[in-house]
Amino acid sequence: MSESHDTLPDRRTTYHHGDLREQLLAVVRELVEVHGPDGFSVAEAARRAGVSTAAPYKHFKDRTELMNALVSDAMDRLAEQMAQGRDRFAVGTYESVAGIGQAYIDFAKAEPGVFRLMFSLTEGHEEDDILHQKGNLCRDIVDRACGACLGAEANSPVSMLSAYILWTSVHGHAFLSIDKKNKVEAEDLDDWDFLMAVSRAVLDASGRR
Amino acid sequence: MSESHDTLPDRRTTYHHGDLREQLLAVVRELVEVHGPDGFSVAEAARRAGVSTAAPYKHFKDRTELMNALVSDAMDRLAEQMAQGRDRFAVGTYESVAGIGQAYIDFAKAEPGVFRLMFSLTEGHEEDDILHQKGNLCRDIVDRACGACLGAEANSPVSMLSAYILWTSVHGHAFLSIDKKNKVEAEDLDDWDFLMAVSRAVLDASGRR
DNA sequence: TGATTAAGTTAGAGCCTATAACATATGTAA
DNA sequence: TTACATATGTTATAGGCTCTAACTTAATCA
Repeated sequence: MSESHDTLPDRRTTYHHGDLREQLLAVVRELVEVHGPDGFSVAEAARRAGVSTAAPYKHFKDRTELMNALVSDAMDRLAEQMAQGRDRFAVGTYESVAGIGQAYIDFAKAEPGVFRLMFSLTEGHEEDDILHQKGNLCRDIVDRACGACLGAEANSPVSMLSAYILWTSVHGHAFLSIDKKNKVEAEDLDDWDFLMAVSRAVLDASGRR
Repeated sequence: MSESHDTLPDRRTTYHHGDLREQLLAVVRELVEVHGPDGFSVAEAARRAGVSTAAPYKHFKDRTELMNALVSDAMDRLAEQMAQGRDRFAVGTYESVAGIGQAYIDFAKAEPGVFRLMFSLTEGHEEDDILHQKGNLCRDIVDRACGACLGAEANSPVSMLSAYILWTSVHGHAFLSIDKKNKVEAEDLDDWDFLMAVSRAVLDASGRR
């Protein structure tokens, strides 16, 4: 078994790899998780994929473009998991909001390297538009869930503010969790307890009854 | 004027620089702000300080140690500014809590590169203990302010939870702000409005009257 | 089949990190 | 004051990385 998508592939017998682009992404994903968001090199990825160090440049213009592709893919998965987290509960409940947050946090914990990478892209402004777009897609999921909770249109100021506070809070929690800056809390404070507490606090303050 | 602490120093006439360590930190701080958290090199910093590319290694074991020194210094400044932000208002008020947050956000916006760097250190576990310690110092400021607000001891579970939610929220807001992931909000939502809203929501939910 | 293009290869320029070996100040102790 | 030890510079260099150029092999399609 194993021919593509493997980290340490069988020695290639064909001249052409067949699936190099995807395999590079998989390898880099792994490197990023093991060595941190900047702990990969194009050269190392190529080596692990069993090709020359120049080969990746046939698929990605430069290191940044490779990174962006990885992040873009991750955004898609994150959005999908957020939607799934929401759908585990009835529309308009605190739980549906907390469920989105749980998916967000789960993602961050499952792929901390990639997660960090997603929020550390300041250069490479080419694909940035696409990334922003995908980021906004995630935001929309939160906005709409809050709107449903508050019985307001998703775009009403009050639900936008709620959504933003929730978003920042969950984002902050996710980041601090993987940074282990919350060592104390990690033992004491369950994610779900945190999420329900913050969901209740914010949504109640925004007028939920 | 200008002999040390300058980015483009006068051509040195003495063999010894006299203040290289500090000047390297200043130069790197600038590079990080201009080119992002990883947009500096030891070599470039040395060049700008007017010394050979090997000179920095007399002051810092490696690139990571230089970075850590920069972050350590930044932590000190952040803690001080948070305390100042708190002291602009009476003890136990919403405003004193929001003031801490404002200082946090101001710092992030004033030095986004350094701020990002502070939360992207996963390797280099040597100085990490010191950094963690300094991070906890910041946390304590928030904890105590929340405790004062709630009339509880700073370490009571309820005030710890409030403090944590506030912390995550403000941290998240700061990060999203500098990532410009909140383009929409940046125009619509004033930092102070955000801070007061979240302070009220969280502290009221924790039993403040 | 033959031409075009996609996807590999090797070679190498130029940058970076980090170390070694050497040079020059500075400070301390006799 | 002199002499040694130490701190802080220097040059030179090894080895890694990014990315390009020029070339080669395979796949496609007219």
